Formats: sequence, structure tokens, C-alpha cells
Amino acid sequence: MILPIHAAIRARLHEILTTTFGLAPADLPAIALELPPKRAFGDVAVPVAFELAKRLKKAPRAIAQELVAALGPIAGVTRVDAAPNGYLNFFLDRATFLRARLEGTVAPLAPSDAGKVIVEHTAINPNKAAHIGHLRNAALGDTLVRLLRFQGRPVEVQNYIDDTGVQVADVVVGFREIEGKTLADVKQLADSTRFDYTCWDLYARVGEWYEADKANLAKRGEALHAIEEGGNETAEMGAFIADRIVRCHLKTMARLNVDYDLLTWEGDILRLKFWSTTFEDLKRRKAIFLQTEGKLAGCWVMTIEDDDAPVTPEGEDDPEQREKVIVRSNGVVTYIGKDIANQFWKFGLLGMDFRYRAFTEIDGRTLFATTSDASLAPAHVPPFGKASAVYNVIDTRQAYLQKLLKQALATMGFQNEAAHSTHFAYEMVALSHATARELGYTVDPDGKPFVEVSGRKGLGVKADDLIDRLTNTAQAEVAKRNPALSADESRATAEAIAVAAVRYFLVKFTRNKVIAFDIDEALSFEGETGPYLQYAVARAGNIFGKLREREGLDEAAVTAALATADLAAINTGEDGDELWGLVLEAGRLDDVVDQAVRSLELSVVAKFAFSLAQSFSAFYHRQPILKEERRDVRLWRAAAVAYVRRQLTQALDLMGCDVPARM
RNA sequence: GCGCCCGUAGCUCAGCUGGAUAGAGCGCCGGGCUUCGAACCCGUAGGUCGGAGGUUCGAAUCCUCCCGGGCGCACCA
Repeated sequence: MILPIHAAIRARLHEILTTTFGLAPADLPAIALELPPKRAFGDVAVPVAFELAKRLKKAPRAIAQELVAALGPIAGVTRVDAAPNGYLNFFLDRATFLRARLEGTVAPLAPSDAGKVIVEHTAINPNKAAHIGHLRNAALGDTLVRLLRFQGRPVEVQNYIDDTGVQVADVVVGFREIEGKTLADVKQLADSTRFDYTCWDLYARVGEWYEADKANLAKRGEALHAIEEGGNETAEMGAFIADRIVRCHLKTMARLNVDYDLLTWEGDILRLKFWSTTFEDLKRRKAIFLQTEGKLAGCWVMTIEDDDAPVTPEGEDDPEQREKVIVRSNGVVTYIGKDIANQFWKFGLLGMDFRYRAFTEIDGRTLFATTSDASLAPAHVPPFGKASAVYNVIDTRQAYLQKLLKQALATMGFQNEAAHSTHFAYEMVALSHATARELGYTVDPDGKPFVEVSGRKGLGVKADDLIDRLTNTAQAEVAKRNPALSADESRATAEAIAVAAVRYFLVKFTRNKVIAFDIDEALSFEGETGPYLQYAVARAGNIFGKLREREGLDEAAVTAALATADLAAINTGEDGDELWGLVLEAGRLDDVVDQAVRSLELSVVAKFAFSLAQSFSAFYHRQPILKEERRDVRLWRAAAVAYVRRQLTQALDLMGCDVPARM
């Protein structure tokens, strides 16, 4: 980690700027720390002199020189240069840096905020199999969770289950009206087929069925009504389908190392009257009002605040376009209302709580779900909700509604909660023309540059199909390379490789880039891919495997031996510079994680890991360890490998990827 | 119409709060396995950073306008 050194440099600069330069603490410029473009320039670059030049009316170079003169010693820093252009370049104590990290004597910085964070992600409608689009949500959400935990923050992971909407109702309609099935039939089907796949196909057929005769849509209305009413077979079937599909999703997500603490069922929000309570609060605070005229007459609506809306031209203002329906004229709340109630609950502002039940056990850990049935309450339930910050991971198409959510908090007077209510938005996953064609869809080459995934049409790459394909491809390769492995071992390795391939693929893009998913590209294990990273770690591990086997040397022994090793190998020459560059790069992980969380740009972690693996691979080829005869050189190289391996393993873990010992 | 996002090498994309010579992967071409695993490494070719103005000592990065593309703007969720 590099952040403790950054903190020390920053603290010292602050001190000098207030004392020697006489700047008021409130006046201090933000001190940015950068990585110099070339190693020879130093290890940490600070452009603060540029910032000060305007204020002090002096040349950056002169300021930089004065700063250097005033700086004095800083722990971990051996030298500071004032570059001719005005940069302040810090050189670190290489050997001390590496040794301290291998010995584990560097304390990480305390988290800036210790309060609980709720991250909600995945939230797939429980009526069909998960597809590639859902995977982007889960991969980003789970990675965010891991990054926050890495920073030392307590995180609660929630998965919102919309069991009351039209989506589940549609599948019920499909089973009952198209296939004439009873609840018993559906249960039998669930036990004898891949139920999420079965529903995937059925859901698409229901769409066609509605399309064929609009009168069929009446059946949807009836099903929705029956589900809301409860106490009938339609409702039971809906509940059964949702439960089973959620279990399918959990299994799919578990394959990808994604898990949750709590499943929030929308039905419970309704049954426990969360909405009624929120409704009264919103009315009391005048956050919503009953529209009495126009086409929204009879609806409870919320005014949409548009801060940057241009002035509406004379006479063209349509007030109803500035209003969002929260409660329909028939008295039924829209999903936004339910979301508002849920968001209030997340911050502990509702004055009510769910009841909880144990939903399932995953790896010995209980996954809880909300319930409205008190009789299911287990003895020990963790304290859910009451977070100080909330991240809702949901694609950018929902930006408008997420904005309303935040606005509702602010309007109700919860400014602080509104400020800590974050929509983690990302762009959608579509299909490349080639992949859509491969799935059997006809593509207009002059149409859109990609094909949008549609659960309603059954158009998409199912998550498990993708993982299966990746696993099979990987297993063939693993078996070829490692004939001694048993089938089980090679399968397990192949699964780890498949997971890394998918997850790396989904986080390497910046979040506001549409991914035109291409199956052939995703299936590749070469170049900038998850398996490339795993391969680098596996090779690093191999070096230590051989060191132990041949000389009984392990990481601890190497670390201990560094105390008496000559420093030339890390401090001098081209090889020393490369070795140190590798170590310094590996050390940046904490900085990278900070940056990723601040900007919600998780791709920086992926890019960092890839770049580190690249540097390692080059180092690996250029600077052999086992063959190296100079003891001190060998020790420092081995130490660098140990540290890189550790950091790269950590980075992969942050992206939810395991590292197989052999692959 | 209004709002958000994207436009950088043949293709897919990086480029952090403006900063030191615009990078990577794939593809192309050419090298490197008597191995610490070639799922790798090294090298060549390839870019008016969509366009035009502006701010600045300095702009792919900030501002304005324009062009091209995507997505939102339901008494659906």
C-alpha cells in the first residue's frame, strides 16, 4: 500500500505551506499525488507548485525549489527533486518499502467514514433465467461491495425481489392460460426441469400470445389482481414461481462468487404497510399532492424538480409533464412509491421494520429474507437497515426514477440521507450483431450498432449458458496442459477460469459504455482477460513452489533474509529499476481502490490488475530467479515476486476471482 | 422537444480531479520454448483524439456551438 506514504507527504506539505509559506489552512490547495510518467522522474509526483504559482505570483520552478529546501526528512522518502518544469518528485526508500510490506508492518489508513453501507444489486425479476445484462449488474455490485469492505467499511448487501409486478404475473398467465397447468403441475415441472430456463421460454411465448390478440392482456390484469388479493391458487403459483426462480438466480450468482445478506421482497413492503406509513408522511410534508384536474386527476403526484431545466417558453408549459404519478387514480401505488418506502427503510427513517426469515444456507452462512409472517422469525437476526450510506446498483435507464428517489428524501427534510443516497448507474449490455445472429436472430446490418437484450422476447445470452461454455472451453485446455489432474480437479480449475473470464470482462469497461457483448470476444483467454491475470499469479506461485521444493525457502524465509541482503539489486541498474517499478506498481492497490470507490469507476481496478500482471510477465521473462546465482539478487527478485503475487491475488479477489494453483 | 451518455489506431477500449513523448488488447507482419509453464514475452507498421471556436503557461481532458450514434422522458416495473 502506498496511501500511508501519500498521507505522510501530504501532511508534511500542509505543514510547510502553513508555516514557511504562511498560507491559511482554509486556503491550502488540494494536493494531488501522481505517478510520474517515467520511473527516472521519481516515485511520487506532486504538481502543487503549479497551483501555487498563480497565488504567489512566482514561477512554479522557484516554488518547487523553495518547497524542497523547506521539506526536511519524511519517513520512507530518500530524496525530493524539484523538476525544471516545477514538479516536485519524491523518491522512496525502495528496500524499506518492500520489506515493510512483506513483513506486514504497515498499518492501512482508517476508513474515512465508519458507518454502515447498504449496497443493493442484482434485483432480477423472479420470472426467468438471469442473462448477461443481469451479470453486469451483479459483477459491478459485488465488486463494489468487496472494494468497500477492503476499505474497512461495514457493508450490507441486499437483493431486491420484485415478486408483485407484471413479470411474475405473466409467467403465471403462461402456465395457466396457455399451458393449462395447475400449481401441482408447475411444482412437478420445477423439480424435473431447469425451471428458470423453462420460464425463460414460456415468458417469451406469453409476450407473443399478448401480441397475437390484445384481448389476452385481460388475463394479465386478472392474474395481477388475484396475486394482490391472495389466498388463491394464482397467488400461490406466483409465490412459488418467484421463490423457485430466486433460488435459481442465487445458484447462478454463487457460481460467480456473488452473494447477499438479505433478500428484500417487494410483497412484504406492501403487506407490512410500509407504503401506507410513507404515504402519510409524504402527504404531511406536502411532498406529494392530489391532482384534481387534467389527465392526472385523481392521482397522487410528486412534482419533478428540474434544476437545470431551461425556462419553458410562454404558453408551452405542460404542468402534467412535470409531475410523476405515485398513487394511481384507482388507489394502487406505483413501484416508485414502494421504492421510496424501501429507501426510507434503508436509512432507518421509516419507524418500522421488516420481519425476517432464514431463506437458505450458503457455505454455512445464513441468507436472510424479509417476511411479513412473524411465525417464521428465527432466534438470531442481524440488525438490517439503518445505513449511513446507500448505493443502488441499477442501470442508467433508471436514472430518472432514481433521481426522484433522492428528491423524495430531500423534500422530506432528510438532506444528509439524500446526499448519501447514490445511484450507481452503468450502461446496458447489448448483443453484437454477430452474437445475435449466432443466437438465431435476424439482424438488420443498417440498423442499430447493437441488438438490445430483451427478456420479454427471450433474446439474450443466459448467464449459465455462458458460464458453461467458458467452463467447457477452459476445461479442455486445462486437461491438455495438466494431464495428471483428475477430472474433478480440472473441472474446478476450469470453473475458476470461467468466472474470472466473465467477471473481468464485465468490469474492464468503464461503466457508462454500452457493452456490445460478443461471445467470441468473451470466450477468449488471451490478452486482456481474467485468465491472463490468473496465469501470472499461478506462475508467481510456481516460483515459490520450486524454491520450497529445491531449497526449502518460503516467503517468510525470503523476507527474513532480506535484512542482510545487499541493496544493489533493488537500488541500482536497469534491473533494479525494473524490479522496483514492479514493487511500486503493486503497492498502488489501495490508492486504486480509493479512486475506484470515489469515482464509482470500477474498471480502474481491472486496468490496474491487468497492467500489474503485464509488468510482472515482462519481469518474469527478463529477470530469472531460480537460475540467478547471485544470492542477493535472487532474494530481492523473489521478494518482489512474493509481493506482486500477494497484491495481484488481492486485486483478483476484489473482482471476485479465485486463483487456481495450476491452470 | 427536453435530459443523460458515447464518439481516441483496422476492430474493442484505457487515458485518474487539465500537466512531462497519446496507451493497451485483438488483428497484421517479424522474432523468441534444452521450460521459474508460450493462456507468455520482444519488436515493426498503424492516430487531423468527430468538427469548429474559446479559457489556460499548458486541453483527448474544462466551456460553447455543431455533426454522428445510443438511452431515457407511462396511472409498466
